[in-house]
Amino acid sequence: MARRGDALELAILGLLADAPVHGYQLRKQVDHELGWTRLLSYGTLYPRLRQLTRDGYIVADDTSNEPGSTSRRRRIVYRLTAEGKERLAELLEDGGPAAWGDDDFGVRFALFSRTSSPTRMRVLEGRRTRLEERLAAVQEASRARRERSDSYTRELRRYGLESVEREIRWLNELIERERAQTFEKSFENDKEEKHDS
Amino acid sequence: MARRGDALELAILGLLADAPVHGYQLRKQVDHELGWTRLLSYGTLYPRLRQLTRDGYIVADDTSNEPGSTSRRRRIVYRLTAEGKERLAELLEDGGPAAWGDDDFGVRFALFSRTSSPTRMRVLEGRRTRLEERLAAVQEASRARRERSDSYTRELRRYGLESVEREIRWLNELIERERAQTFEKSFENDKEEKHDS
DNA sequence: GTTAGCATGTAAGGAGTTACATGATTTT
DNA sequence: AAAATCATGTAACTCCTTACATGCTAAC
Repeated sequence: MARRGDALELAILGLLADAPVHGYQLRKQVDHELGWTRLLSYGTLYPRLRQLTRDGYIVADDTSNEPGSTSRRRRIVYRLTAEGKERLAELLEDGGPAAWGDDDFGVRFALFSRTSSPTRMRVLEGRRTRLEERLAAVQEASRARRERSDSYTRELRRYGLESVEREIRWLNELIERERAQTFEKSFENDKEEKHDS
Repeated sequence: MARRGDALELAILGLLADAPVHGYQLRKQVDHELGWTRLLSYGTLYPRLRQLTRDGYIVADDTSNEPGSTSRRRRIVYRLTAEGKERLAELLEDGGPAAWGDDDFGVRFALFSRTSSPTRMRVLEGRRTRLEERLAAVQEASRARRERSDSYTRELRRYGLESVEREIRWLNELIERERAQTFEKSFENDKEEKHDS
C-alpha cells in the first residue's frame, strides 16, 4: 500500500534523481529550490533518509572512507537505486487529490519535467479546482453569515481572496501553455502518421 | 510555562471572545474567517476544547438540557471565563517570533482589534523581516549555486518570489497605516496635554 | 422515508518539531 | 584562538490526521 501523498519522500527522490547529494545539502535544496513553506528540520530529514535506505530506494556512500582528495569533510552522499527510480516515477504519475495540497503541489510542480503531460494537466486542474472551492466557501461565508467584520478581519480576507484569485489566474496560464504544447505534439504526430501512410 | 505559539488556542479564544459558539460552528469560523490554510479537523478541535475547559479558560453549556424553545439540536456552546480573557490578552500581547509564522500570523492579524498598537507593530515588522530573510535566502541560492533550472523549477521560483514580494509590499502599507494612526493619536494626546497645562 | 447535513466524539498511528549531543573545518 | 558553519544524528514529546462511531434534524 503506497503511503499517501508524501511531499518529503517525493522531494528527496526527485532531487536525488538530478544528482547524488548529502543530507545537509539536501535540506537547503528542499528549502530553497522547491516551493517549501516551512523549514525542514534535520530531525525530520535524517531519519527519513535512513527509512528510504531501508526501503531500498536510495543508497548511502560515505565519502570519508574514500582516499580521494585531501581531508574532505565527512559526508554521506545518497543516490537513487533502480527501485528508487521506479518509485519516483510511480509517485510522480499519481496526480490524485493528494497532489492538490499546498505542500505537495509545489514539489510536484518543480518536478514536472519528469512528469507526463496528462498527469501535469490533472495536477494543474486539480489544484485549480481545489482553490476555486476554497474561494467559493470563503466568499459564501462572508456573504451569508453575519460574521466578524472589524477592519483587520476584512483586510485579511480581502488579501487572502486576492492571493487565491491570483494563483488561479496563474494556473489558467499554465494550463493554456500545457494545452498548446500538447496540441503542437499531436499536430506533429499527425504529420508523422500521414508520412507513414 | 506558556505553551509556545499555538495558533489554534489563540483562534478558539479569539473567536469565543466575540460570542459563545459551539464546536461545529467554531470549525467553520476558523476555516473561513481566519487566514487558515489547511482545514481544521474535528479530531483536533474537540479534544482541544476539552483541554481548554480543563485549563479553565472556557466553559461548556449544553443547550440540550435547557427547556428553551422547541426541540433544539444538541449543542455544546463554549464561552470564555475570566481566566480565558486574561489568557487571550496575554497571548495576544506576545508578539514574539512565534507570531511571524505562516499560520500564527494570520490568526493574530485577524485579532488585531484586540491587540495593542505597539504589539501590532512588532508583529507586522517581525513578519516582514521573516519574509525578507526568506526572499534573500532564495535569491542568493538561485544566484550562487548552479541548481535545478528546468523551466518548471524556474517558473515556480519566479511565482514564489513574486508572491513574497507582494506580501512584503502589503505589510509595508499596513505598517504605514499603523504608524499614521499612532501619530494621530499621539497628536491628539499632545493637544490634550496642552489643554491640561 | 431517505438523503444530506448537523453535531459530537474516540482511538490509533504517523509525522514532525524541539532540544540535545557531537565533532570537524573554515573563517576571522 | 574563537566563532561560525558544516555535518550528522537521537529521543521525547506534541500535534494532527484518519478512520471509525453515533444519533439527530431538515429537506426533498
